Amino acid sequence: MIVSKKTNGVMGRKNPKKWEHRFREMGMRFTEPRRVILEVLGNTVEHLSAEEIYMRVYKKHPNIGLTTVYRNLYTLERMGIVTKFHFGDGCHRYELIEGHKKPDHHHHLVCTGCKRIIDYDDFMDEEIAYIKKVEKALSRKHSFDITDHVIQFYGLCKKCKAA
Amino acid sequence: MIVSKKTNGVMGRKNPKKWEHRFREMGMRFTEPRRVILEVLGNTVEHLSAEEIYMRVYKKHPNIGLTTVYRNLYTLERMGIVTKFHFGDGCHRYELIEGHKKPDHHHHLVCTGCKRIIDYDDFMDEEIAYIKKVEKALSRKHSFDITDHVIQFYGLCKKCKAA
DNA sequence: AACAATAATGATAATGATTATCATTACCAA
DNA sequence: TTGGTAATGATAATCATTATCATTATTGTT
Ligand SMILES: [Mn+2]
Ligand SMILES: [Mn+2]
Ligand SMILES: [Zn+2]
Ligand SMILES: [Zn+2]
Repeated sequence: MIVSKKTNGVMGRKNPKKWEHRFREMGMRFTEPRRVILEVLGNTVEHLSAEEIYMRVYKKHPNIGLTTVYRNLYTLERMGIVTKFHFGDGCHRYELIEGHKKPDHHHHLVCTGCKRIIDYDDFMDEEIAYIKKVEKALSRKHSFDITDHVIQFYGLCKKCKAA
Repeated sequence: MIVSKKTNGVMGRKNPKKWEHRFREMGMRFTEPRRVILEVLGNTVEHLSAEEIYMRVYKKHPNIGLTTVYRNLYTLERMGIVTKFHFGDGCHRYELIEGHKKPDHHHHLVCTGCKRIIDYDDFMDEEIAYIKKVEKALSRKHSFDITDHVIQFYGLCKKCKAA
């Protein structure tokens, strides 16, 4: 089963019924577990771990297994529908790339106290410009094909500062 | 055992004999395992995992245990001597903050093919300027105390592109 | 020097997240 | 229908990292 990355676009966004098409067009099936996992991811602003996704799935579909959640998160990742992050607590966290509840491309602010994660996409103009520049320079200098980046700021949120 | 972060400076750099002082001044002992771990970290440009560090330590000091390596990496991290990274393969990787073999403050270029990691510190001036700016804005907007950041570019290196 | 206090170690077992196996089920195409 | 394959779910296995705990090493003090 080979999955080509990035057939993205506006498709899928605000139109979850069309997820099905994404799967079908690559000869994959749009199963119940997949529908439900995407539903969970589409209805939160949080950055959930596999376990957390599983727990939410479990509430309405106790028959769906944790293994299936892991397996499909990996599938969704390869399809370019979901991204996986690591914020320094012991697990990976997943996020819909084109979710109604999320800014389209964004970076993260991570509280090392309460582990809360804030999406931000203001400053994006400068950021994008700057990143493009560095990417280009790095690509040339090291003959690297840059496809992605991670930018995270760590610190203490208001509450954690006080406490 | 409480360790305050950041007593950094030029100290220690190019002067490994002074690591001892760093420990002593906080009532800690500069033990053989610590000396050896720092030696390993000081003699490489790589970003080693705990296991890899342990293996190098093992060659000359087979009596030093993996547990001790983990424990001391944690200690060194809290002392601000070492930083821990996560590059997407399944483990944490460590790096001396003030190593002879490293640019002082730098960011990373990660090949998702061969997992090789390239340090870069050209563009650092711009990058720092940019980061300061974003940090300030984010700090204000979200009342966040930003203490650290992670900037990583992912892609394929020359070799992995070809293959 | 002998001693008590405690820092640090190392062997081992335990944990927690993720992955591999494999028999079973669901779906599609002929 | 029926055969072939995709996908699932229960279970066991892996791998990195931590927790325990008895032992050893170091330091400051009589
Ligand atoms: Mn996010
Ligand atoms: Mn580095
Ligand atoms: Zn917080
Ligand atoms: Zn490579």
